[in-house]
Amino acid sequence: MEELLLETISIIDAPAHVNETVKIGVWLTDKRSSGKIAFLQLRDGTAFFQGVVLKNEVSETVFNTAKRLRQETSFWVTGEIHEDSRSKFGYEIQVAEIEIIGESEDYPITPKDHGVDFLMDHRHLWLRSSRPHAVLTIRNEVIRATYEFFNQEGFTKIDAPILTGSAPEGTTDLFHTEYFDHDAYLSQSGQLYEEAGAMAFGKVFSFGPTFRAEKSKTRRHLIEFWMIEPEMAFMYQEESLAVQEKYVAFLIRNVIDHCQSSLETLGRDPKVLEKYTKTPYPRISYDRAIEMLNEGGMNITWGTDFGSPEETYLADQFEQPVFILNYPKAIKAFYMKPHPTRDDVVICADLLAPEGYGEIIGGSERATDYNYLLEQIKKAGLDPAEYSWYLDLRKYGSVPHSGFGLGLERALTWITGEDHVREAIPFPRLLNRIYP
RNA sequence: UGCCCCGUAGUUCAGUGGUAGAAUAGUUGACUGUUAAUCAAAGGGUCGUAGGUUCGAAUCCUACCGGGGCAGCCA
Repeated sequence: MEELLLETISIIDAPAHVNETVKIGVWLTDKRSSGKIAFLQLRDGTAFFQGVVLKNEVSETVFNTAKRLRQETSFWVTGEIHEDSRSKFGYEIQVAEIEIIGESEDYPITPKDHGVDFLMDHRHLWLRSSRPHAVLTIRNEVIRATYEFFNQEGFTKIDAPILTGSAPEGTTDLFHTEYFDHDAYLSQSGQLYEEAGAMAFGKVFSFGPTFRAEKSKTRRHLIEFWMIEPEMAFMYQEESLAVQEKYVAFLIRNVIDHCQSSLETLGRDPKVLEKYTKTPYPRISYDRAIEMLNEGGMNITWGTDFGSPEETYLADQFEQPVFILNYPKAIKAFYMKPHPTRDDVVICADLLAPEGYGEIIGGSERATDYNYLLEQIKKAGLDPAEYSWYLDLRKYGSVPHSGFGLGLERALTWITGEDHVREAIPFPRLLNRIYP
């Protein structure tokens, strides 16, 4: 009779079931026991809390089973939920019954220190640990908030292809593959396709994986990463910057509001993030940035691109993310709109995250003139025939339009306060890692 | 790709020319509120691989393999 009343719940919902007897499917993360009491550290994917087994309250079989449980054994636990300030979660379950589902022997990730390589070799198991779980919970919130934001702003999601026949930007290394009897490449950007989308739907965005075969081995690089690329017709640079800062602030706001426990697990102070919800973000020109760097003793000449030390120095001068506007034409992509009164710069902006996390957004107003664009394509050493469809966008009703790309993992690394982008994706693809 | 650093017990590391070590995990036992629990016991090794120097190499040299950090490139 009582069996029928038993409700199966998730740990996260425990506060709503205080003093009720419930059943939860769990894994054991850790265990401490003495002669007459055992503490079982439990997780079920939604949260972590502990079960208390009192020898006097349960059968000898249950108590012995509890003492015999090993790390990552899965089982059904039945018991009464209690509020208890001695427990970190604030609630715990007083165990009455344990029903083992799957045994676990010699689980490799112990509660002690491990190196990065070892943990990455066991990434498929490491995901169960509290820190990766917290980062990926925030990743999910950022993805959710991204869809909410662009939906409420009137954007249409237009998916860009992953297999392409040519190099969109032509500069960086691409992954080569075969497309029947033709060459094909994995996408390194969906932007050009989004421009076509913007001419059909007005405001569009893509959100998908991106591949760069660069031999980069730094904390800011992944071989495979996810990018959000909005593109907006009838939009000039200033309005695009307003969308960008509104979007980034929206992401931060939602993470603060919906991911408190994950932020706490990571030791990321919400008060620090709170500063990034205030807009507008400061804007400085590339020219001014060069001046600031030289005033700071960095000795950099106009025309060079910023490296990581320069980006960090500039970002450190501000309390919020900062836009760097209008870079030299020579160091930027062919499709950017030339400045109306200066021949040496283009209408673009990079958004630098604070705290040394570097560039998280790159964006620009796009070139609209057919002949200018054709010339730029040739100058970049690209084959105009490959870009014929892209040039068509300037041939049939060209309009001013702007867009940008946000690197999901870079933004997440910053938001979560992690020190490497590999932490911000479930299964990172790195220079020397494609397993697991 | 360049520069720097690291490969020793399941894991994290010490040992820098003379018998292979610690902590922790796992195992066994004790303990009624533990939070990296504590206490006790026994077990656990092709010192990354190959070659060289030496009476003797984990230790010195060379090459290779694997990894980390930084830089370039980029999001």
